[in-house]
Amino acid sequence: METLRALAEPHRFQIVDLLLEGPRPVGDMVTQLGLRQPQVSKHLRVLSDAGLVDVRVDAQRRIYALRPMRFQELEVWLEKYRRLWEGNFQRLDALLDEMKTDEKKHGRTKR
Amino acid sequence: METLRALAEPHRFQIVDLLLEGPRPVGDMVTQLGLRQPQVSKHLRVLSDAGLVDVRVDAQRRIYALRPMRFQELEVWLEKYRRLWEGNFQRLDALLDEMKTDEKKHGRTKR
DNA sequence: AACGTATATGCGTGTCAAGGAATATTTAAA
DNA sequence: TTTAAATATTCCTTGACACGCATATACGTT
Repeated sequence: METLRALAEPHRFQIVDLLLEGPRPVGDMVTQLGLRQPQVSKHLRVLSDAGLVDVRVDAQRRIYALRPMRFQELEVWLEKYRRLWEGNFQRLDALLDEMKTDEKKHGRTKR
Repeated sequence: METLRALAEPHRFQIVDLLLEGPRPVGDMVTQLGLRQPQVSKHLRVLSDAGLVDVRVDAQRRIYALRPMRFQELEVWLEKYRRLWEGNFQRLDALLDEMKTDEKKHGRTKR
């Protein structure tokens, strides 16, 4: 998922977390994050290509803001994993275990 | 977040999605994904180091299974972003806009 | 003990992407 | 129309890492 690749970079992760507080021009992020301007612009480019942010032009400044969709998609994907901690999972573990020991004890028990 | 870095790699993403169907030995994944065994082992190492999976030894085989915690953490993080699509957000956008035009029109309106 | 099976690890290589510095681009202001 | 401010882009270098191949390790079987 391209979303993950974009978010995996620590600085981009920071940028996104910053933008959660609201839309911001590039310069703001530069000072807040202590990065160099070109680097921030590049990261924003990646985030933009990944559909995580969009830009609004305001004179010389570009105001970047988060775009919900990709985050929403991420949550949808993650929902599949919720059953991991909502019990009744990993029961298959024991199941596979039985199948294996069965084979060992009586050889090919199935079919 | 290390979790994201681990998941960002496409093959590891596939592996995790495979493990969602239940714990599996390495060989299974090798055939299912069409990757070479050493590569799968390496990816599993990364996933393991990231806390996303754990191993259970079964004779020569190693049964890998998903570990809930990191996914849970990911969801907690993602929850902060839910307000993005649950309305009443990006209102700050307009707010900043006003501040800016205010300054232009009358200069320093605040304080 | 020897061999086979399943998995892990080490090493060399190529690729890709992040950082740095310089420069281009855009728009406002004088 | 020159200058300044804000941001984007280009080129270069370097480090990380995914892959392939070979090999090591662990365990079971004969």
